[in-house]
Amino acid sequence: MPELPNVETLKKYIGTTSLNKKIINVEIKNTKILENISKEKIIHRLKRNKFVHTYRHGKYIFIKTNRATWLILHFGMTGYIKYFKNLDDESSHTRLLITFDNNYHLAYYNQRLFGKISFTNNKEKYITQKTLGVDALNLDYNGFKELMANRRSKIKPILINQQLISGIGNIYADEVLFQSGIHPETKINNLSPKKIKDIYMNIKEVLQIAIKAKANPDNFPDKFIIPHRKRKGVCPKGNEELKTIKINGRTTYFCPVHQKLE
DNA sequence: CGTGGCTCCTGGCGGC
DNA sequence: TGCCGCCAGGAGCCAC
Repeated sequence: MPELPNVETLKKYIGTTSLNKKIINVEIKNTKILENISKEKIIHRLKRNKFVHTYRHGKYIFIKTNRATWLILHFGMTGYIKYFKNLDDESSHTRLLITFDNNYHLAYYNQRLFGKISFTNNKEKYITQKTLGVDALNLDYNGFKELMANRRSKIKPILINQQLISGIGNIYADEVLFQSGIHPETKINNLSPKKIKDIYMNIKEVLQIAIKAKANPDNFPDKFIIPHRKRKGVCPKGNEELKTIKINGRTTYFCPVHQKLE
């Protein structure tokens, strides 16, 4: 699930549901998702406090408490968030369950346990220690050109490298390259300045459109490849069947007609 | 630096 | 139907 548009949607969801409410209970249902913090400490730092602000960097959500510390949520492949009243709505994949004084709950689900829950007093320091690159929405054109300079790797692994640009994952990288008409295995040093600019513009456009659609592919424009990114999927610009290849172990969908390797 | 393999997990689905 | 292997929107680590 969670690449930048999904995470941004979850961030806004937390912002509209869970701020400025007293936390009366905190349950950690699986300690595997905890990163460098004990169950007891998380409970201690949250209970009887409130969330006051949300922030996102790449695929991470930071939730500030009234004690000026930040709860950090990372989602891995299968994480998401839900705010609800009836505990019957809770799933077996709940890893963190927060209860507010209005008796509503905020649950962090994560089926595959690849996500992480953490805490920090200093989010900038956390971002630095994780060596995360600039958030994709804050990336400027000159910065992007610098990232592309003197590189010889295939374009796709660079787009999903969180150390360089934070927020783009396997799915949205495919979308950006499809919109740019570029084969995902194209070597960066073979890309013209015009193509570099196309990629940059499409990063912005794809992410912004996806955020407006609340990261729900059902709401995506017809020209997007993401809704077709499945077995036997066809190119939205024509009707040719999409191809899949593995790039650094990640399944990559592309159109063999509109994304030719030059 | 770039690439590829392995690992952490759980669960759904295609294929036989 | 039953079972098995493969695959999944992430990412760290290691070897070459």
